[in-house]
Amino acid sequence: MPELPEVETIVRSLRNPKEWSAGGSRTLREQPGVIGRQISGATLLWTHTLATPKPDEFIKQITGQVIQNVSRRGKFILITLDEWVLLFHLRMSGDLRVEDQGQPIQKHDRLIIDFTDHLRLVLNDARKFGRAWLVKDEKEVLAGLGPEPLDPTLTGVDLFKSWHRSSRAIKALLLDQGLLAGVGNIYSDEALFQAKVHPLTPGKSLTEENCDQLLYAVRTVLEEGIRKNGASIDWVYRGGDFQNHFKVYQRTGQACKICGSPIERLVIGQRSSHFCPVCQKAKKN
DNA sequence: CACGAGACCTGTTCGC
DNA sequence: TGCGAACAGGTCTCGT
Repeated sequence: MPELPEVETIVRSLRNPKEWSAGGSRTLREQPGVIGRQISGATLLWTHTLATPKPDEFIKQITGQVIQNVSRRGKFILITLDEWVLLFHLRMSGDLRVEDQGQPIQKHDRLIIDFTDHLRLVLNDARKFGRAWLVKDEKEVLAGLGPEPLDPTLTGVDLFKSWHRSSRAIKALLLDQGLLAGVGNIYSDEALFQAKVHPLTPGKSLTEENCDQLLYAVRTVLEEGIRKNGASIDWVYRGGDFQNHFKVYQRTGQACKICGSPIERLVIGQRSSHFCPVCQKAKKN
């Protein structure tokens, strides 16, 4: 599921006001925030969900901790505790919700973190790819991540430098979290369309101007995604609206919104890639 | 070292 | 209607 805008939306919802009630002011995802709450215990329902440490250590270390902050790095969610950092990666189908402890456990719930009040934080993840880490220093998990696309100090020249020696398709380079953190399959397709770059274009044939335009396009689509609370496709992620504004993603065979040509689909780096064959001209090397 | 295929999982949709 | 194949927001690991 989640790429940067969906993760950002979840992070913002976890920072909602601590006190929240149905019918109150409209908040993201209509659930209370978690900052300031104290953890009373945890239940691991699928062992593999916890990357580190071992379950008994995890429960011992997390119990009694108070949540100080919630933030995002790439597609990771960081929950800063008094002495530890709890990180989540939702991968394809993960989601986090905050609810009353009286609610029934749902199918695919994998990890439950109870608070000392009546609430709990639940990781639900149908495909079991999602992971949680409890570490002293987030660098243990985040080392190797590329820059944040929305960091204003990042420039097109920086991207040019990290791409221009590669023969890999730009589509695959955009998905490489070690080069740029947070872009996934939806937003890479949408950004390539906006920048009018063919997804198969090798990194080494992109000019600095191309990279400037691509960075601008990536930022534009990510920001629009955030404004629309992310994209909700199928049954996985709730509450987003960006799926109603896709220009190419999952529009195979439909008319390009610019030129009317049918959108095409290719598999690049084992991911489907949607593009307009006319607006995004294949670039010769 | 760089790159691509396979693995990890379950659920939904599509084609015959 | 049934059944298998294809596909799904991601990232590791392994082989070439």
